[in-house]
Amino acid sequence: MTPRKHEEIADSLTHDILVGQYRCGERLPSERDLAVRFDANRGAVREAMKKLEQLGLASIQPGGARVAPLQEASLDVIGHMLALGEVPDEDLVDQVLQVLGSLAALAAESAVARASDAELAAIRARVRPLMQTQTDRAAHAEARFAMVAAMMEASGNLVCRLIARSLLLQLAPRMVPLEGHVVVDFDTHRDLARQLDGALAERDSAAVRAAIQAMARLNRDSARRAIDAIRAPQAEVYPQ
Amino acid sequence: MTPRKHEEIADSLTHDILVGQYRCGERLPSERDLAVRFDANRGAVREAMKKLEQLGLASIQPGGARVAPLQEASLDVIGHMLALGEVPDEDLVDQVLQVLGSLAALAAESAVARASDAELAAIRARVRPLMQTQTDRAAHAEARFAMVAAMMEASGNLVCRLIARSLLLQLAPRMVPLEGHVVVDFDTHRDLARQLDGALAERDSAAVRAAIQAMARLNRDSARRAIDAIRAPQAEVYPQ
DNA sequence: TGACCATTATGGTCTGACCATACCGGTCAG
DNA sequence: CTGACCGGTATGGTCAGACCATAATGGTCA
Repeated sequence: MTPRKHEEIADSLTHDILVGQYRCGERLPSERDLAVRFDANRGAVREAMKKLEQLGLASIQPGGARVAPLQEASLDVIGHMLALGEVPDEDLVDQVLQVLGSLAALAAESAVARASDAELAAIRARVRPLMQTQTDRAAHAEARFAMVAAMMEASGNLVCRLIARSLLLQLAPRMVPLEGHVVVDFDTHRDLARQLDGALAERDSAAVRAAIQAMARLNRDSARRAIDAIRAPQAEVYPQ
Repeated sequence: MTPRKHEEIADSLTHDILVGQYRCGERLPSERDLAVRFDANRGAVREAMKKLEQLGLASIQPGGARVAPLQEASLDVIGHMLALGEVPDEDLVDQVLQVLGSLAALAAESAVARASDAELAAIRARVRPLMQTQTDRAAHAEARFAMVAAMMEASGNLVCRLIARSLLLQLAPRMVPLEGHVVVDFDTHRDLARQLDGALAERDSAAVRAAIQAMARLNRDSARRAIDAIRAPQAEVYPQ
């Protein structure tokens, strides 16, 4: 037996809450009852409940734990929501990518405003690989990530970095199974990279934002198409 | 004695880490040592360490817990960082307000794109109070908050809402002591609100973004001036 | 000097108990 | 019959102590 009993319990309860097994405001079973149901000691159940409260999915109070409204949850629930199905929900993925795009644009603007010439040159060095025609999806994605990471760092905005990191850590593992279905428009990316490079060179804040947001838009469309593509064959298994 | 021993321990350790008492990568004392130092049960220390790991400030592994780099922390550390001094760090506050502004702009754009006419009317109803000349800071702040909340809700972007909520919950309590020093430019806010209302009426995404970002800019400047104002007298205590 | 291994220390888990309090029932006065 | 009151019970919160698997440590030996 794996010693992660509390993880099993927490995952089970998290799943039940997210799929609506327990309604918002409803009372969860007592720790002792859950201990019996999961054949675990109360300490394990307690750790699981702590995890639920940390996720903001439940509020524990003397007298009983209750399911909290999803809008009051922690940002970390996104990862669990993305993991609900074999394929992540495309609307939720789109929301995450929208936010990441906005934060990247913000970071880029801040970087343009704050960065020294040397730092700006370092960022442009991360843009350069994207300015050339590529064909390797993985390498291209890696280059894009490195570019955004460099701008986030140069922005000096810790809040921005923490959010972006958290979202990426939650999103990345759910996008892995989609890799085979992602189609990247290398040419458009290349053109945007060149626009971005020029905008960085001139410290043109508006142009930088425009280029970053256009890139984010590409990513969003690409992700949505990939999810559609992986969903379609599954639907065709039962055509009637 | 209050039964929140683990909170006391967690707060103490969090403070020590954030002020650099323990360097990044350094090993924290063992749970048993900390239990002796804080005159507490090991379970209490353990809960505190769990909290530290949840905050991303420490990584607990068999063999010992180590201080994690701040860039890998959870978004929730922002609240603790803001609480380090009597007056929150103005650069960090500015970063939070920058991100909140970006998210508000994103939410507004999404709302304009998605909302039904009725929903849009509901948002404009929240803008209306800001279009009239006001003098009550608290009421004005409340109206601004309600407007942003309405747009966040209409955006349908859960990720955006969760982040904004988390940041506001962490920032709000630290801004309370500054309230007396905040000077709000009611007239400019009124003009921007009118621009925003017109942009919403025409579903002009770019104009909506511009108005929201201008409002966010006002908020940032206002917060920075308030912090400067509350810091200045403190500095003058020792003029030499 | 270096690799190997036994000792030690550490986090992870489990058991059981006690406490303060919220919840729920019956009881009794009005 | 209705209401407030009060006790029992269940719940979460905490504490204490023990055992286990494993990483860190230091000595030993080739």
